Formats: sequence, structure tokens, C-alpha cells
Amino acid sequence: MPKVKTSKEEVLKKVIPILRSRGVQNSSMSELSKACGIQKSHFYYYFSNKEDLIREVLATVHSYFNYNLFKIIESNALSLNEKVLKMKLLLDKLFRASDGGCIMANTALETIHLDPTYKKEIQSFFKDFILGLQQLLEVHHSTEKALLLAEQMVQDIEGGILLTQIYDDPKYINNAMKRTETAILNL
Amino acid sequence: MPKVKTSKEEVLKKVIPILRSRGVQNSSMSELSKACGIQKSHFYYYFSNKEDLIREVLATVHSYFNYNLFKIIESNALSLNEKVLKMKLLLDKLFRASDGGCIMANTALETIHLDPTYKKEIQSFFKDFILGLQQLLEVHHSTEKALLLAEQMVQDIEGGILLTQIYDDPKYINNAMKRTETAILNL
DNA sequence: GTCTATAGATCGATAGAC
DNA sequence: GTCTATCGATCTATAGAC
Repeated sequence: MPKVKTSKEEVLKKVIPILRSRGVQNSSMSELSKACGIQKSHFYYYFSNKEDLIREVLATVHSYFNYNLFKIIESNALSLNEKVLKMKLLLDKLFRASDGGCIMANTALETIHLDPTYKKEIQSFFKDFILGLQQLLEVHHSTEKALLLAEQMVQDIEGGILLTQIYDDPKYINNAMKRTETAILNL
Repeated sequence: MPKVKTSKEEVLKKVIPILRSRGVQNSSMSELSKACGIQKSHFYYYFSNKEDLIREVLATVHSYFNYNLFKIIESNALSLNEKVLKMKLLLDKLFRASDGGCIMANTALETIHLDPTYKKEIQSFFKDFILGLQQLLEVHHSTEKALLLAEQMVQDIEGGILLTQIYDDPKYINNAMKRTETAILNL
């Protein structure tokens, strides 16, 4: 067998969509390494164990999310309308139900009661998600009202992702996004 | 060893809280049978395999939920206020975040992308959940508006359960319940 | 209680870049 | 040659199942 050249970044990129749609517990190290076209042992060269892999996956997703979300929100060149549109595109990319929904929510429900290993990262992710929405809502609402609305929107969106997955029907997440848009633009 | 007399109902009752909080994938047949104080082989006498067990668990939860929810909703003796109060108590019992949240949502996210085995039951559960809320909302809203609100409330509640579990803070589910109450009573 | 499959994990060997 | 990224093989524990 010829050796295959890879990198940790490449491996993470290939592995994230699988973990998102199959879930953490249902993805074995063998399966993941096979999907990357490398030996399992090589996987352990990159990640000392499965927990370590998942931790890196969640951190990668979180930092990608943060970078893009706050780039939009803090832009001076975009109108509020444009910010909302771009945010919707970002959320669709990260949360699309047909691709497994929100890996943070999935991992939370899969692991949080057994092992709080990933709790901090997940908490931090949702803190930023809520904060981002709050900042957009503060254009038309008071700080306190904006926070409460942001929390409600995150709940609505995550619940919408759940129902959309259960029924294979995008209307639930779409309705949640519409309500979010309405609240931000104060329509 | 003395023989232990059990029944399938007893086993289900003991097993449900474990599956709810640990999740389906993280609960082994050995662990579950041990928790019931019976031999693993006896478990396979009741349930032909793990899938069969989970199916019965979900059906049991669903029928318990349905029976109690619609008993409240269709009662002639209760005021709308009382119905809302009783429904909140039922939801708290079934969905309490400290006890593992909503077993239907948990199982959905754990399994739905691998294996649609439990999909029908979960779909049917949420259909009834939405329908129940819709009937309460129809007192003060049109049929279509009531359906849309009911879907929104279910999303809000399920998202609230998620955030409450992630942050160990009941405020998210409590806020969702308050919003639901407000919408039903038309305050 | 036992069987079989598969999970996570580790080890020693080596191809290939320098 | 050395170094290190990669491989093949294997260990141990535990899962579901009967």
C-alpha cells in the first residue's frame, strides 16, 4: 500500500460532517479513519483519543462560527437587512437539518448527562450565538429585551432544527428564521 | 439466588428514566437488566432485542403522554387556567431537564440519521404534542394561527429544555412555559 | 454463562523527505 | 543516516445476542 499524505486540518474537515450527521457515539474511530482514507493508528497519531478528537471538532466548529458571525455583525459596510440575510446563510450552512442539524446540540444531548467533558465548549458556543443575536436585536430593542428575545430565538431555532429533522420538513426551521428576522428588523 | 418475580411493565418503568438520562446508545442491555435486578437473559425474554425494547419504551411514553394530556384538554370540569396549570405539571414531569429532558427529542437526535426505526413513533408523539397545544390555543385564536403558535411553542419548549440542560439553569424552559401560557390565555 | 463482533487503543516497523 | 508521517497487526474490554 502506498502511503497517503494528509494533515490534521484535512482530517478534521472530512470528519466534521460525519460526526454531525451520525452523531458522536455512532461514529467509530475505524469508520472515521476509513472515511479519511488513512489507518486508524494514524488517527491516534493526530488525536490521542476519541475525546480529544471530539474536543478539537467542537472547538473548530465554534471558532468558525464565531469568526463568521461577528464579522457580519460588526461590519460597517452592511445594512441591518444585509446582516440578517448573511446571518441566515451562515446558520443554514451550519445547521442544515438534511446535513445533521446542529452538531453542538446533537453532541450536548448525546453526552451531557454522562460526561461533562464537552459542556464548557457547548456552553461557550451558545453564549456566543445568543450574544450575536442580542447585538442585532439591540438596534431596535433595549438591552434586556434584546437578551430575552435572543434566548427565545435560539430556542425557537434549535427546536425548529429538531422538528425539521423529525419530519423532513424545512417549514419549522424556516418559520423560526422568519420570526427571528421579524424581531431583528422590528417589522 | 432466589428468583425475582417481575413483569414487563415493571421493567419498562425502571428502564425509562435510565434511557431518558443516559440516552439510548449509552445504555447497554447488561446495565439495564442489572438496574432491574434481573438476568440479561430474562431481558431477552421480554424484548427480542434492543431495538424492540426502545420501541416499547417510546410507545409507552407516548401513550402515557397522550392519555394525560388529552384528559386535561378535553375535561369539562376544568377552566382554561386550570388546564394550563395541569399541562405545565405534566410537561415538567415528562421533560424535566434534571432528569434527562425529553426522551423523544433525545432519541430523535441520537438515532434519526442512522436508522429511521423510531421515526414514526417520534413523529406521532410530536404531532400529538402540537395538536394538544393547538386545541388549547384555539380558545382565543383562529385554527391556522393556533397551529402556527403551537408549533412555535413546541420549538421554544424543546429548545428551552436543551439550553436548560446545557447551562443547568431552568430559566430557559421556564421562559418558554411562560410564553406558552401567555399565548394560550391570550394575556 | 458463553459466543462473536467490534469498539477504543497501542506497538513496532518502515517509506520517503531531508 | 535520521526523522517523522504513515502503516499493519494486535490487545483488551465490552457490546448485543442466545
